[in-house]
Amino acid sequence: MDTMHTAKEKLAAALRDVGVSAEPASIPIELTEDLSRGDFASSVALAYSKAAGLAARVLAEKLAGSVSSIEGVSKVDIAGPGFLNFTLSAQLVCAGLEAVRSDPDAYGKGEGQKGKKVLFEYTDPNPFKEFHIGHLVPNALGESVSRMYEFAGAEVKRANYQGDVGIHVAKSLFIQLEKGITDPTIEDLAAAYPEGSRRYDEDSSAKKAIDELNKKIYDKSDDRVNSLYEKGRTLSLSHFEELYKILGTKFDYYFFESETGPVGIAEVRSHPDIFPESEGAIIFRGEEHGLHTRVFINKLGLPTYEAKELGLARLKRSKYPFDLTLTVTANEQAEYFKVVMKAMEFALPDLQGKLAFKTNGLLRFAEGKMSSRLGNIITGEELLNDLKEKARGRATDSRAEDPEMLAEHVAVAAIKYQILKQAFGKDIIFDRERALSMEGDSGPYLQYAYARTNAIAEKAKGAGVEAKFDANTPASDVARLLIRFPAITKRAAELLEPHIVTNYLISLAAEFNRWYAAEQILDGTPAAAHKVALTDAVRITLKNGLWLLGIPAPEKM
RNA sequence: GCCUUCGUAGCACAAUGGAUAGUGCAGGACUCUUCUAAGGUCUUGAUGUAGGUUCGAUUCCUACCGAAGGCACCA
Repeated sequence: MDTMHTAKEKLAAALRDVGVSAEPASIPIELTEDLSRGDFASSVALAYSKAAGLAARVLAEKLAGSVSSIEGVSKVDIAGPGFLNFTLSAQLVCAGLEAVRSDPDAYGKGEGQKGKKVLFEYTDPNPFKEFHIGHLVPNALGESVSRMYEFAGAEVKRANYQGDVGIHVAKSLFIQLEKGITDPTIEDLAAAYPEGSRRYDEDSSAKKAIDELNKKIYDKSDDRVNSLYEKGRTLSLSHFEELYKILGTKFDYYFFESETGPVGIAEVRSHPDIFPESEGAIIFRGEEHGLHTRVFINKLGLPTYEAKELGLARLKRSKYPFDLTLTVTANEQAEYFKVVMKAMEFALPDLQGKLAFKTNGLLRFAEGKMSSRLGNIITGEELLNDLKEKARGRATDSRAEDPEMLAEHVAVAAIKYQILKQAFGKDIIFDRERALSMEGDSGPYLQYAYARTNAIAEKAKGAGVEAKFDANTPASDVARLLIRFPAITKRAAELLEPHIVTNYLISLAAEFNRWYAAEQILDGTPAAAHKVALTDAVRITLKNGLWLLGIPAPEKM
């Protein structure tokens, strides 16, 4: 907000008058947690009281005088040990509200990342394995940060990197071959991998056969294997695509380990100085950099995950000349990624500073970690269907024109909200009952508030009430929260933290619901025009905010 | 053993070094002849332990206790 910037400059100048030099940028000013204290606050008097040789409250008194006449600030209070609390004028708040409605689609957009080319990589399920609920986490987070960057002015591309080769494929094909399957169905695939994985662990002859099959997959030497492989791969990928559609993700690029492997091997072999040989494998010695050693090419000459990651970086670069590529990957890969990133700094110096990763937590039940290897999995599809069914039951008296679609939208909101309400890397303790209950702090709560604003807008239209802000109406807490949205989206994008948006939206929706419960909006008086306009501003902000989270915003519920 | 991350009410999460540590569930008391009750009002309840830095520490530092992840050919 410009007002906050002006306040910083005035405070810095006032500090100079008492013999303290401070840059405007270093003046602490923050949005208040509690609106009863004002719109923003500064602890500047506490921070500089020692330097000024004055008691904090005395310094606060002196500084308050210098900022009391800022345009748009209606009052400055001194509170507690010496905080300066700023309250914005109704006129300024009203001007902020006008901005919401003058260009609804743009409200909350910024230019913080303007012109940057960014490639986000997330979701990364493996063909031949299930898309389990754990994949929903990076998908929800990755999609949201992609949208936040788009909102901040960046040119964003989305990428999905999938393991279409590797031992998991061999485990699946081994079972399919054993069963004589020639045209696998989704069900066949779902059953084959867990079974193959079990056999691999329990049966040494099966393990041997699977390892050999794995080599055949890489060198494509067996036609029957090739055919089954192609069919399974295609089937898996098209199945994933159905989910992405429901989840609201559209990828620009797909990368596969079958492509990154060869590129990675070539890259690794061309840098023998960086990647020496040891015990038959090609490695990177991370100890020299405070990390640990990782194998890039194993003794069979096959690329490991690490070499493939190197190849992936090259391929990404050739597809899209990014300024930054950010990979969303699981927490348990954080240590590997540090090593891979360090190795890339040496092997791919042109990409230095352009590679980043962020790790997400697990979606777990009370019983413990989900594992598709153990077979006790819940797929993303199953979870969505469960939530959908529950949502259908909830929707008594629904006004939705397409109840089936609404149930799906509510299901997506329920699961995504659970993921996006907390900080990026944290595990999501998935309580099925809680997610299913959809009460209170939830995605459906946000959707419901949004639907309500639409209902009011429609009713106002029917009643012939024209929405119009009145600058003389005292600024309500709803209005004061509304004008914070651009500051919220900016911060969320800078920190790559969707939960900042989530928490803001839930407080906005709660404040709106409180206001709605206390106020008759269409009250038949001239004041209705302002209230309808305010409701409309809430509608726009919730809509844009939900979009940032990748949560669908149904017009009617 | 070493490295990384994390310990906030009964549960799940917030708090860019600031004020009385917020929110939702769950528990207790209310609230639909009113624009959508998937709503609203009131209420009980927390910073793992011990030090340190600071005007001020959930936040930074040290130690301890506890949890998760990683430490050579899986991803």
